[in-house]
Amino acid sequence: MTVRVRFPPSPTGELHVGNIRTALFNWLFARHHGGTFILRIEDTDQTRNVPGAIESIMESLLWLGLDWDEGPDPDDPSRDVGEYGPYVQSRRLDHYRRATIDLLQADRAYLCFCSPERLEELRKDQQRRKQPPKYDRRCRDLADGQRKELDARGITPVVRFKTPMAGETSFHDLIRGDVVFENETLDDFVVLKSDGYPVYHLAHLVDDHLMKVTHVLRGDELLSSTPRHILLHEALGWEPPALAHLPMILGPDKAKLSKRHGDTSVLEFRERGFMPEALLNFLGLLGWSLDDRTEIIDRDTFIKHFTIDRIVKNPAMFNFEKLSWMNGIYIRGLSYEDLADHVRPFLEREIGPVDRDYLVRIVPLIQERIKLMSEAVEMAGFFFLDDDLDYPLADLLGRRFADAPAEAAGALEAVLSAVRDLARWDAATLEEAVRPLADGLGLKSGDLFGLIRVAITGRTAAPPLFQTMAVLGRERTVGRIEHAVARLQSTSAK
RNA sequence: GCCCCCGUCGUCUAGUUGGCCUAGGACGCCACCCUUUCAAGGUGGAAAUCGCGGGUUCGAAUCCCGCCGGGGGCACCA
Repeated sequence: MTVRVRFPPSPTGELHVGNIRTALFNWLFARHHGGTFILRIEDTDQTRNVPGAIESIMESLLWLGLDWDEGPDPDDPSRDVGEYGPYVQSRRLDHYRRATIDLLQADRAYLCFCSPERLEELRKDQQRRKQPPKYDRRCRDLADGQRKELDARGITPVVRFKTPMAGETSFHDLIRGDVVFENETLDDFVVLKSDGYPVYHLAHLVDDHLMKVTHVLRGDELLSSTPRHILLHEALGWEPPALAHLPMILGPDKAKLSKRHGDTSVLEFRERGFMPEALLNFLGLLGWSLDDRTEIIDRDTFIKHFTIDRIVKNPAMFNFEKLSWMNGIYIRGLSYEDLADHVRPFLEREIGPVDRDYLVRIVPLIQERIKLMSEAVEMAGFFFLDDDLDYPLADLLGRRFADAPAEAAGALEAVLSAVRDLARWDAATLEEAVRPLADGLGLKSGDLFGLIRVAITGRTAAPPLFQTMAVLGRERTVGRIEHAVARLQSTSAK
């Protein structure tokens, strides 16, 4: 039997990291077993569908490198790839209708004419009395006459499943073991809505069956609705797939991670400068581990070793700090060319067109100083400015020159004359020319370097000084030091 | 309220059938080294009475029972 798994998002918005972790585990499981990974769109709630969501979901998956073997065509979601389509539920209504009719004919389901208002009232009343909110089965045993009368009034009924009122329903979960529910704690849930669309419980199960899904790896929040699915399978005479309920991903408040927790959409991670390899690595370790020490794991290694028995049961908090650290590791593993290409869009968004060759020379200076691509703007922006730098005078003076702006100006002038006409403009030559100056000026080299650093970068924390000067070029370096001297002289004159 | 799931350093986790665990690794934190700043890197450290209480056993994080805590579900949402 070849493994077939699916990832079934609803097109209600962007994919967030919790959901894509589920997608990742399914994808890894499929790839590990040489099976099939299916993308299916669950759009049976007509009121919640968001235009463009399908495209955005596909983009998220593909960015992370999670490709599907069957599902909507990435180039044209209105078309399908695979022989079990359509892969969008709104185009599979016949299947759900047929299953519903089967249920009705087998007397495992019934028409319910109760109004939403009545149900709402019922629920409120039950909550007030601290009772479990459950449908009271008023329509379960309607006489034919009553049914006809209600029908004649033009009420469109829903179809409810006839849940057994006694006994228990159990199933085996690949992660949690055997789980048992008392049927009396369940109620007669809706399978087909009055608008003719199926409810999730019915729809996903019909599709899984028709699409020959062998394993369902889904979030833990679905564990408590699983007995309904088992019951439905049984009523339809179908064999349920193997089940595995994945531990949830929590926000810092220990509640299930959601949009309430801020930047959790996958595409936002891309916007902030995370690499897909890093996010994949991080997500793969949320609830799964290779062994007792390995942290950096590439895609192929994940595929090679991914098995369900190494998935843990307990939920995991999403640790942004660790993800950032990991992203830094991946950044440092990039060649200068690749890093330049990664960083370029972030720079260009802020400061316009960037010369790639220049950038390739800059990138070694920031590679081990950034954890996010977006930080390149802050870290290396000064390389691209043509105007005079704008920075607080206090940064330039620092502690050493706080009360001695004239001395600072003098030091910088000494640097200028040592450097301005250098025959060669590279880091070694610059250092040779500047370092000896400190002694003559009666300064510690660190104080002198700090002064120059702020003058040419506008920052107190920056890449190594002489390499920075070398890459920045003679013209900008000299110009910025001159500007700093002028500022210092005008303040010391006061 | 009812049902289900979960419970090892702040966080992610190792701990497969009880002994090699005086509980290992990683992020973060602290210190030192390197050093012109910031990083990166290196070394070391603090940090978990394995939720609590009872058992079983020569021996339990690992088995049993009870309790507590956290989370999830209980829609004509998925």
